[in-house]
Amino acid sequence: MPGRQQKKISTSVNQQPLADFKVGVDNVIFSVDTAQNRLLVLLVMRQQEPFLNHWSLPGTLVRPGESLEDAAYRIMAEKIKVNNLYLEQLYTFGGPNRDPREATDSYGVRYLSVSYFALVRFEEAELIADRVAGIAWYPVKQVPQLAFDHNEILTYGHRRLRNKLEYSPVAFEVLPEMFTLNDLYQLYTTVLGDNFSDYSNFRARLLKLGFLSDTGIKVSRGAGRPASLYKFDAEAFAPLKDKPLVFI
Amino acid sequence: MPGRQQKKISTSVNQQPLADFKVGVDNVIFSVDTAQNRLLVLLVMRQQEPFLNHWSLPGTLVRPGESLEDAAYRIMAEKIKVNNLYLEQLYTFGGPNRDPREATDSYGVRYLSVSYFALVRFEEAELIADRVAGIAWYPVKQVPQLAFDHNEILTYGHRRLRNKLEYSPVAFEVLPEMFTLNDLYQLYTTVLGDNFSDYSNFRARLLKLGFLSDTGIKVSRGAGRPASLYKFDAEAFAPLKDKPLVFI
DNA sequence: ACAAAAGTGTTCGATGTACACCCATGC
DNA sequence: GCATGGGTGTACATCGAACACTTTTGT
Repeated sequence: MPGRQQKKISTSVNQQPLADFKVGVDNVIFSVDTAQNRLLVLLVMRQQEPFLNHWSLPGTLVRPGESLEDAAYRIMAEKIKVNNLYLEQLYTFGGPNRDPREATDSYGVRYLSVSYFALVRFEEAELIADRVAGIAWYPVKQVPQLAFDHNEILTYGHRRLRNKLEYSPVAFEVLPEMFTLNDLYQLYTTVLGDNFSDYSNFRARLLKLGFLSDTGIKVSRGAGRPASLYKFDAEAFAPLKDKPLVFI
Repeated sequence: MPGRQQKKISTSVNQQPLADFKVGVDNVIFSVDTAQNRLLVLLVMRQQEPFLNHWSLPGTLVRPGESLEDAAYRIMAEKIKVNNLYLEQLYTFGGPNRDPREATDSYGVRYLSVSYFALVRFEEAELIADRVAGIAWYPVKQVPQLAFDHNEILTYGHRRLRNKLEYSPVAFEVLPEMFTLNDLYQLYTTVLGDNFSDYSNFRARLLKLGFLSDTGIKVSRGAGRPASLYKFDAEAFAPLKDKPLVFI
């Protein structure tokens, strides 16, 4: 019986060959320019075919021995210098014919993209320019037509960012260690749109959650009363982890 | 300048060859046995190496011309017959050395798993038994050690299921067309644990949302007052789509 | 003095929670 | 009649939305 089964399986395998894949990782890297209240995404100009001279998400093909997440971090390291970032896997796009190389390459090769989503601090992010104008922050509202299915990936990443902000403390991974409540509010406003909540309600809700500690240090920014600098208290947050939290 | 750049790129590509991948799809298929209040997951006994005779999630390698989602549906079709189901992509596991074949196969081949998460109706799901005892529903609380990293995938899928139930109407994709509010409550209780909400509050909240319509038909199940059968009204739900909804 | 930014408080309606209670059926 | 499951109602605390108001600074 087991022998007969073996045979049947190998027969069907022969009839239906497996596809060979190249696996790419594409990053949707967001940052928030709080000075200008803009949500930005990092784009690179492609230097090779296909889609030569088209803007695209920064990506790379995975190397032997390299995990997907390692590849995602490698892209980051090649394009920007940051200290703080948040990174998580987004989605895997793998339909046939999503990459024009599939048609021209040797028979049956497929290109699959595992996308990652990252949030970095704009003020500290330093772009590593390969060459002039090869890499740039684009306001998400003004991104041009991108290579491959990257517009779709970006849309997906944008939705994920909005959701993440609402129920997890990603914002603090991207703010400086000490920040004013207004810094935090601006970040939320920029990402979620400025009609998501009143400032004073936002403020009251966040403070009641109890994981923001007032350092007592005041900073003055132009006119107006100086603001307190707050810190994210990871220990106080720990018990709230995994619980449905609403920040909005 | 561009020429010099081209050269530099192709050099680094030669130094760092790309990995070749086989891409598999593994499904975490849940169903809820409302009669016994158990959450079940579908497992299959592996018929080949590696992990011969170990339980695993039903999976397959992707074929040429087949999309990832197509492959996920193909697994379903090979293992069970269902009319209603909910299916979505879960996560992609792709670290090196997650599959023992990587060590023995020709140099550099990697195995990557794109996992999908499915929910089917237990009462109508009909298992297609390859052979005796080759496929079975396991209570998620009693799953044995699985092949590969499938226990990890299952854990991930279980968490996704709980989240989905809370803020999206997946339950209705898996209930019969007409159901009592108690059927619905039992489903939630089984998946989320029975301390998630009081029945009468659950009931009131769901009805207030306005997308459950009372058919007027009554069913009696043993002793007690007969219950009304309700239908999910997709049109009434449409405006609520994409909005943060809480069912718990 | 006045504008600007930070921070506090108050009102009111909506929502969540924990119950107690009524209703219709089988046995 | 009474246990059983279905279904309704209520009381109370909490929460969110809107907005008025006070405090502290720069100019």
